[in-house]
Amino acid sequence: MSTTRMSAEERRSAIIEAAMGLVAQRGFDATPTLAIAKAAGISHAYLFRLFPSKEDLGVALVTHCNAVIHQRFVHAAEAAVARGEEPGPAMGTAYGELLQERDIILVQMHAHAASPTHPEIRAAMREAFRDLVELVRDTTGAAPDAINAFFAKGMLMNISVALDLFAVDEPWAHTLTGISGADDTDPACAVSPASSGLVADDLAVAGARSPD
Amino acid sequence: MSTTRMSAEERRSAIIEAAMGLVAQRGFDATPTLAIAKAAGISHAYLFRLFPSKEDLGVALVTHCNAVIHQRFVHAAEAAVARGEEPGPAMGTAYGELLQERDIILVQMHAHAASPTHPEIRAAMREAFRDLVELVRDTTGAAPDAINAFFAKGMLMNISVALDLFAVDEPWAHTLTGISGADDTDPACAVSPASSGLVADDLAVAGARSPD
DNA sequence: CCCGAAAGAGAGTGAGCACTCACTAGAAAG
DNA sequence: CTTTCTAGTGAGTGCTCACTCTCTTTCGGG
Repeated sequence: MSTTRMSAEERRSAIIEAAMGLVAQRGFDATPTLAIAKAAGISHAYLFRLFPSKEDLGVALVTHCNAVIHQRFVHAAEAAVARGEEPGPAMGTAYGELLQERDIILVQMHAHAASPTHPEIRAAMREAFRDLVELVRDTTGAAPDAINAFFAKGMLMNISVALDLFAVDEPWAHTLTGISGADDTDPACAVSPASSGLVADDLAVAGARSPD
Repeated sequence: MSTTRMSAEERRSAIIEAAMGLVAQRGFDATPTLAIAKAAGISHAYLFRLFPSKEDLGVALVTHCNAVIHQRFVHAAEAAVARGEEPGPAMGTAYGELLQERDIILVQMHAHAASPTHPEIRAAMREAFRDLVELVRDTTGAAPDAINAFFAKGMLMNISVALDLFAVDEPWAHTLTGISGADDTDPACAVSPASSGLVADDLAVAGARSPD
């Protein structure tokens, strides 16, 4: 009957894990801490012992989110290099796969939108972008234009996830998701984001451009 | 002393105008209707006569937002054609200018993030994207890839606005905003979004590709 | 000049919010 | 066994929220 006892740090991780789903759905400001506590299986009071304020929880949340993304990129790049392949496309594919974890993408988008009002969240998001851009630049040696296009496509993919454009079988939606116009060939056209590995193309081309 | 009397329709517009700034800052779910009523200079009660529920207001808000963007694009394209120029770059420039109206951009971003939970908002955003993509396609005749890149860059610009990356004078930030690396040439480097008309380049090139 | 319709407001109401206080349970060191 | 430290909670507190009931003011038409 009693909840399994955990260390404070373990419990904090569990809370963040539980909060991800809720905040992804409703946004940070609109998600009640009571709901987060319930989802994490602890009392409301204890939540505030582990995170003294709601804002603290929010910062921990986006920090976790950013860490996951960064780690996936690093891992994808390292694995590609180990296989003797180029890291650029591998990171593109990694992001394509990341798109299927809606919670991470949506929390990220909420964090972007919340940045003007929450300076600490904005700072965290800036750091995340800096680390990611520098990671991509240093591992691929791609030119700024190519990196810009890479991230731009990533952001458009985020929006495609939020609006679930992959479920819309119309030309304009295909244009935005980057799915090649195979209109009538395949009736079951609900294409998954990972299959449209377009995100990688820019770096695949550009990575070769300035190998330094 | 008494508020000027308006027709219901005028008042609705005034409310939307007033709500834009607040919702842009705090997000829709986190913005109290009381604050909106106060900003609009009317009683809280009357707000709910004009918009029966908060969700109704939200839909009206994003609809207005989308209408403004669409109208700017149409106007820019028409003006360019009238001048004998290509409409693609003109629409790119128009979006660059739009970026300076932070409220519109931020409300749009909040709407994207809110889409999974608010089906009516999602529907409105999908419509907006459809209209915009088809407008760009029909006026420029650009290929899907180019249109995709155009919108992708636009979405990245949105995020640059939200995180205010234009105020960050570091290489990674320049890479994302699309500002050419003029690192040490100009010390006053706070470049405005409109000046980086990169958004247009894709369509400028692509518009010529399939003139049809 | 009157009357009906529409604009607009004062004063609530119950529900839900972030956050707190005083407390208990269990491990583990002395 | 006792002390002590940390995990964990039930029951609030004061405040804010979306929404409502009822009422007054102003305008245009006959």
